[in-house]
Amino acid sequence: MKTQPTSRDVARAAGVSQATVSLVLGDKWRGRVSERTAGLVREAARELGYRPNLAARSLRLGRTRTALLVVPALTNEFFARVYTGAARVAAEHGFGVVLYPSPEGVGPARDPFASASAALDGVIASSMAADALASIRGSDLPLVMLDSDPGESGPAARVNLDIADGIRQVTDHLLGLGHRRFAHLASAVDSWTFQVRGRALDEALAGVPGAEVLTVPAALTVDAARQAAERALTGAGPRPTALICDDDILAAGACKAARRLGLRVPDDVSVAGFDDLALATALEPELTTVQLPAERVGERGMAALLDVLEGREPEAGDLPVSLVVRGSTAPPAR
Amino acid sequence: MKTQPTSRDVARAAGVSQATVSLVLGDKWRGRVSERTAGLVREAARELGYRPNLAARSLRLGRTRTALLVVPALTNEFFARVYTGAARVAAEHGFGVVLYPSPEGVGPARDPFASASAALDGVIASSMAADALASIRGSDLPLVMLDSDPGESGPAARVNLDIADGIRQVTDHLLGLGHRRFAHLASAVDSWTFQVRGRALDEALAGVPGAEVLTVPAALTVDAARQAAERALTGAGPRPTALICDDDILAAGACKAARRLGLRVPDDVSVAGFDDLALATALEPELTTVQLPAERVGERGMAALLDVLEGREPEAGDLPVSLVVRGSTAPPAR
DNA sequence: TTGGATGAGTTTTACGTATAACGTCCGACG
DNA sequence: CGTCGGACGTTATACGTAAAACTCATCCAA
Repeated sequence: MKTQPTSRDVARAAGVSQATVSLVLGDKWRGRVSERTAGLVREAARELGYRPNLAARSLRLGRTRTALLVVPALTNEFFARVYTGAARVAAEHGFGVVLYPSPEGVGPARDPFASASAALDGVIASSMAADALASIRGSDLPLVMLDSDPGESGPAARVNLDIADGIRQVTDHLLGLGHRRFAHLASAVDSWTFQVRGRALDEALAGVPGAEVLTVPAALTVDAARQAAERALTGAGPRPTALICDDDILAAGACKAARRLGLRVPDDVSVAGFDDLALATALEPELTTVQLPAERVGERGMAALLDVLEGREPEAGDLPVSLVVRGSTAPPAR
Repeated sequence: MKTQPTSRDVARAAGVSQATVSLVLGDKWRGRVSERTAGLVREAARELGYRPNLAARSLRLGRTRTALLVVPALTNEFFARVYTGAARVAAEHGFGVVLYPSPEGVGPARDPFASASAALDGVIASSMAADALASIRGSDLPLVMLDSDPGESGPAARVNLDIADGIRQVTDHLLGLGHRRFAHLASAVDSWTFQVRGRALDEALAGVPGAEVLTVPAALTVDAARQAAERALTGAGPRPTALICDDDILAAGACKAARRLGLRVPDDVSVAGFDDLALATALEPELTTVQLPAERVGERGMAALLDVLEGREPEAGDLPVSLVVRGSTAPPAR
């Protein structure tokens, strides 16, 4: 358990002062230190395996190079991918990303900052983690919101997906195949990203003669979705010929429901998802779904936070999404 | 952007010295400070919204209350769950967990510590992330290994699943159904946890008359698994009647392969998975699989690290796993 | 010859916390 | 009456770093 060498140890080894070490290693020695001395310092640092003490640096600078990412659940592949993207960009800039332990994880957690064991420079939050937002707002930390209502004020920056366009693409695809009777398997979570889906669907169907849609909400699990979809497929009135799902997990439940009812996908009922998770190609038939650039969301989120921290203007504009047509959609049975 | 209050601000507000604040808030004031004064301090701290500066604390104490979790990929649900468990236990003890940005994430990353933006008190590492281990070993930080070879030396503690027993359970289940010709859809990743599966399978089949097994390796993606399974099901010799898969993702690929070849699961071929991911119940039929307590692995890992840090003996013994029989296995066609 | 200007460092200080070492006051005991 | 030991605090210091302020030559122009 030999203790880590400090900048003073390096200084001693190189025969200079601690300040010089700091200057050289901090890359701020343009005209202050000679090339030769700088070389000596770097040599000594490598020799000793010097690694700056980050606690000391943070204390001195008042910044921690750490961002908090608030997501509802990492076990949701989408958010795992968001994290991956954010962490990549962060690492490139010497930043770290810590996660807010989601409600499913730890108990009380009213205060994200109590649980964040690190001091923070900024926060990136998904609008799906609404419960944590109030306390974040109070902290006047730079805040980047992911996929959130552009109408709300507060965040320093916003990274949004063009969700409405995704729904438009799905709907056009299904309308093109000849579908008119839809069910909308909606997430029960009341968050902007899902509200938009509902509104966009209504808009896309408005003006299409004979088009109708039955909305069924469900929790974000396969089983809850299956039950909801069974209700939608067995309710009163003519059976919907296409199920538009807010999420691939819901779509998986929808497929299960269809099978259980003896309906074939896509022959008897078409199913469309949202997200393009790994799940989408694991199912048989593979899901027609809207592909979301999850890593890009994380990357843009972290980049926006860095922009805000350094006084730059964050990049604006929604991220595009694209429909991927696979085997779960087909013309309706005639 | 008002700056955070410091312990000195609290002291001023309470009319005491900074040291007293530190004593009271640090809960080490048994006979040193009067009940009344302690109350005043706590009041003032609440009033000002005082929050200790963690950088300063870390610098002073030389410990950071931060652990590094090294996993191959968070997008793998198993590891996302391991993280969740570890983070929960960590939070209960005022610790944080940072993740090693996996190779798929960031580029160079030879050195986990260069990318860890926080100073660390210890490391929890999955044996599946073998590439990162060398540099960790060099750092003489307390190391807890997850699901790793008990023969190897190095780690301060080890948290293992009883993988061999899981394979035994699957195999017994399938033998009981009457299967004799198996294919083993194995992970191409060369890590202890997968090696054990192979060995345990051989052991379980040794001595069973007529039992044979064909091993086919595949990368951990649905598509790679599908291709491998197609080879296994169409190769020379009699077709295997049961596929034992190292992972549910591989099992999903196996199911797809069967469908493509016009084989029904489980009527024509049985498929068994490993992990019990959400995927397992999303598929149709639902997967028979070995349920692994992923969160428990994370919890035990973090608990073991805390034990090591505080000089206690970490809890020993493998975590039990259990077979979940669902619809993807049945007696072989006769 | 004086007086900048420049190059090459060094000395010093502050960041906020935890804690060891040091004061006081007061009641009680010998 | 002295002094001894709690009870209740305070003062002082160290952790390792970054950077502002300072020193000290040397060189060049006026």
